[in-house]
Amino acid sequence: MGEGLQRILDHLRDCQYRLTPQRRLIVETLLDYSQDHLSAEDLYRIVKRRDPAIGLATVYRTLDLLASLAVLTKVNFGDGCSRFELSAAKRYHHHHHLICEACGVVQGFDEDLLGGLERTIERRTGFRVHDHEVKFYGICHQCRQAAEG
Amino acid sequence: MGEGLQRILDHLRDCQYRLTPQRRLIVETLLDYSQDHLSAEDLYRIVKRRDPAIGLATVYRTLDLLASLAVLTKVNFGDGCSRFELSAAKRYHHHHHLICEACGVVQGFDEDLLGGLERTIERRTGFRVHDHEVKFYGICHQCRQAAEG
DNA sequence: CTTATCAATGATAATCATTTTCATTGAATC
DNA sequence: GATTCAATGAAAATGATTATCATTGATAAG
Ligand SMILES: [Mn+2]
Ligand SMILES: [Mn+2]
Ligand SMILES: [Zn+2]
Ligand SMILES: [Zn+2]
Repeated sequence: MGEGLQRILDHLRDCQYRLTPQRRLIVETLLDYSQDHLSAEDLYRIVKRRDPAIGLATVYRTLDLLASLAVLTKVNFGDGCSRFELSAAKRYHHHHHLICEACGVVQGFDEDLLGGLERTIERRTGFRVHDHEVKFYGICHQCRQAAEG
Repeated sequence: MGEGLQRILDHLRDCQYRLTPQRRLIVETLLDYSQDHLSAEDLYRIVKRRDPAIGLATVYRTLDLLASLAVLTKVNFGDGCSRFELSAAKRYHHHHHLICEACGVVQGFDEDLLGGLERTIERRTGFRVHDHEVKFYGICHQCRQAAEG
């Protein structure tokens, strides 16, 4: 439990940032909700239950800070706000997102399988790929079954 | 020249939308700037030169309309506003975007080469893929050369 | 354990992209 | 040419995010 938490808090301290209770609470909550894609507002609502005095601005600032440290990744699903998720370990690229056009559910897909494409891009264009962000739009398994077939 | 323009205007009329001079001007301009990724504000500024009376709300409304008809695709490069580009023909998926982390340039990459990955996703998760949105982050050819090589 | 420092916080106001409202205009139809 | 109602432009409203600023408190020195 303290595993990932400790690593992140250490990272903050190593970068000279202060370990405030608000930051600790926010990081703990992000780990608790590591399967979700929380917006600042989502996170604020959750975190407020444990610290009713916390400010929305602090949530925004902390999310920005963690994203700047690459602890978090900011993602945009086109619903009018930024969402955040824990980043993959340094040597992995970010997982893909499968977005159901029927029910809106977002699921992750872990294998990236893009090495070949990235090498092709580099060969043909000279563009050196560092990372990618991939979204697939379609119909999830549940919705396909619900639609009979 | 009237080629793509006429097809889009016909599409509007077929869907019972009125062919106003504002819509015609906006579509013409989008075709003129088909290599770019214009924001509503960008487009407004350009279009205002030919019709100083045009309103920003009309630009927003027309972009929404064209996106709802799949004439345009809305893309988000994380710079605080939505951007638009002409959609690929119906049977093609959208092209990929290569985004340079050094100079910010966005270039397209046309072959999608994701058929295999999409089949793998469908096989393993039951998710039926209709389309994708793919961004690669890295360093463009120019910037790599500028950085010595 | 104090004390001093200055980063961090919370409340609030400000920004900025986008949307809504509403009176007026004009494209399409007959 | 007259009718109708979708489309427009100006302006206000909205909503996410950011900036401001007085106050607080984490951290490090004494
Ligand atoms: Mn995810
Ligand atoms: Mn493009
Ligand atoms: Zn679904
Ligand atoms: Zn570059």
